[in-house]
Amino acid sequence: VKTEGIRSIYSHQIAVRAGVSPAQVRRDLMAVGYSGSPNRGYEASELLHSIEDFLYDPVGQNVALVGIGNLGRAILAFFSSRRRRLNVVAAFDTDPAKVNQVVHGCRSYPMHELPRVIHEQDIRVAIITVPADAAQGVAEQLVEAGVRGLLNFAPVTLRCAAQVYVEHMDLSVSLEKVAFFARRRLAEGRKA
Amino acid sequence: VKTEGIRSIYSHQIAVRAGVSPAQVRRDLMAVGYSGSPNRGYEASELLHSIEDFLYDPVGQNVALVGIGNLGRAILAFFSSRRRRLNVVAAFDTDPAKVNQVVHGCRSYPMHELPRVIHEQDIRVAIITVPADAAQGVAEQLVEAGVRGLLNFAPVTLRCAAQVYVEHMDLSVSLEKVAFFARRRLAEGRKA
DNA sequence: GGATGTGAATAGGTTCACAGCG
DNA sequence: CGCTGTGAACCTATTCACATCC
Repeated sequence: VKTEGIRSIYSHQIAVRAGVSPAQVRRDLMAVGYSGSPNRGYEASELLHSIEDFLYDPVGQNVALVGIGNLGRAILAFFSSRRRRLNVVAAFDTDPAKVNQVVHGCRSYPMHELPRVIHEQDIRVAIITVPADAAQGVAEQLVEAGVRGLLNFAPVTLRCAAQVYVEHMDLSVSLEKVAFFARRRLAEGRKA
Repeated sequence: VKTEGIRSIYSHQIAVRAGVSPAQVRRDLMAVGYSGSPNRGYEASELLHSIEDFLYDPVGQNVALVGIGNLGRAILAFFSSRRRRLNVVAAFDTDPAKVNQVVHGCRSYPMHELPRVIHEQDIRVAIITVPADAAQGVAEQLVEAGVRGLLNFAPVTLRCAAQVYVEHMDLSVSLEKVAFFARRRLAEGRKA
């Protein structure tokens, strides 16, 4: 989202930028509850404000990360650069060599401090970047400590209580998906 | 997928492992074209074989990665460890200090060699881990060179020809999604 | 005229439910 | 009996189309 001197914007303009249909945009904006005017479209800053009200917690959320490997560190770096409503405020690892330091602006703790830190910082969202065989156990510890949303990078499907929202980001699966559909498009292209 | 001494398996067993419904499993297996027998279920190794035939290119695919930052390196490390059908065989970056070396088992090249390497290695899938403002340009270079599938980690929506399959992995968006639904579940939990 | 908001139609994907078979 | 394969019902999400307003 950018403020490039634009005051008002029409649904079809938003549509091409997001790569979706104008009807889609209008219906989604119905959901957030902001109405534009037919002659001027949507007033940009007010629209943004409405969307933010709809999406975000009034009080910024704290996030934890478990697993300070290559991927974990990359993600910490990614989020440390751009301050946003969601802040990764604590990282955990089993390796004693990796804990009690500051990694990309984020304090790291040993696993046994996880429940205490989660409670103290009121963390309800966590990122899992541990090896596959440790993921389910970590997830259970996090949920036990009060976390209600998980972003899982480990290549296993986590089994959690229904009240926990789990988003699975599997690099292998995604890449295979791309390879699969790319191959398919290539085949279609040939016969068309 | 694991070989833990299991010969045959029923759809509902697959279902709980994958966290989906048994009907879903059966319908998906229809698509790959493998039929189980009612009394024994699916014969594990044959099923795997059929799925692989359906999913994968007979000849292993080569993959390129553009953007050797923190995230790029983490992904290289991730794929170097586990040899699979998809191999990341080339990495690219604009930074002269990062090119012409071997990063996590993957050779790195300067950007201007991209078209040549893509052609020589017959690469049709690429991973984009460059900053947001460079992503669209990189995508165009890749497509121009013959790539037909993109896995994009940059926080921008890429605009590409229809014959190119683009998968967008946006860490920020995913994390916000988790935070949003976690909050929602929490609210539902309270009133229920 | 051109854009919005929205009911109605449509498409896509999931679940139901049952015939058939071992 | 219990499981598979699959037509049919169902539900969600997208798109169409049009009344409405500036």
